[in-house]
Amino acid sequence: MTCMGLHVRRASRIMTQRYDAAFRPVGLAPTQFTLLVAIHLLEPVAITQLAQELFTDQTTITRNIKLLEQRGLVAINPGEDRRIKLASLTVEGQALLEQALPLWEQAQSEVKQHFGEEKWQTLLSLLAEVKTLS
Amino acid sequence: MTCMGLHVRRASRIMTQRYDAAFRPVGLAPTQFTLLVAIHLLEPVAITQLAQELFTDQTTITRNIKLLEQRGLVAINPGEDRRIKLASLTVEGQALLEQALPLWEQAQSEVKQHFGEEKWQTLLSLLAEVKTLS
DNA sequence: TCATATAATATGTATATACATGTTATATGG
DNA sequence: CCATATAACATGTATATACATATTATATGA
Repeated sequence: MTCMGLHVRRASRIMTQRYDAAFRPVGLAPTQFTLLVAIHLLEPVAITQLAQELFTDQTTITRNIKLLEQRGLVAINPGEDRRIKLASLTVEGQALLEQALPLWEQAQSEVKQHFGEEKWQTLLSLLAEVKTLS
Repeated sequence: MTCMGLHVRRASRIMTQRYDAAFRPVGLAPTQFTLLVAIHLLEPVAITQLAQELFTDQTTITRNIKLLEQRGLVAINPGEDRRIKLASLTVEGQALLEQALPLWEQAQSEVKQHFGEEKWQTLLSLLAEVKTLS
């Protein structure tokens, strides 16, 4: 079968497991790492904006962020517009992110080496282009 | 951020939504469609074999297949080795699969057209190569 | 043959995901 | 200015996913 849906979902599962194993020492799932990085880059950032940046449903962000908040990694504060909730990293969140970054780099470089520079770049850019579907 | 994990997960989400919309008329999720096709091609097939073919955890297959069984689309029978459960399509499962196939082809051809033949093939083969990571 | 190892599947638990819908706060038209 | 529309976020519900572990049946070695 050459179903693109199957191929990309399967690749996602495999890749997710790979990164997941890398992050195990700090107890983060790949999704959580991504969310921490995104908050770090954009803070203070509203839930809706995170959803847009990550191409994820708003309700998914609400729930994923709640886990990080409960672990004390992320702080949520109301915006001036009181419908808005602004997320930022706590000191603990920053510390954990710094611990996680070398783990990410290690995993990333292993996968990169597996593919080789050219295929790696091609795959990245084609995956980025999938965004134009939505 | 050029994290491969993020890129492939995001692409997976977007692609999944695309196919999901296509299958809505027959009430199938993309994963369920894939499972029906795999069973159709391999029947009668054991849960472990399905897990291997689809690069999915055995416990995930057990649960996903249960939903299809409850809907009467898949029949489960014990193998000679009575640890083994063999899955095959019911008549209803075959009928639904036949309804779903044109929907899949339509979605598939739209996505293909979006990318163009060359990028499509490249993306498929690079995603297939991800399997060699595991 | 019987104790033990192994293989196939199931269950407990937890996260990720999205759709439909609800709630609350701001914006807007008359 | 108020009724209503809209925007931001939350909740209910359901599927997908995997790890750790349990259960049960077969295989294997002494």
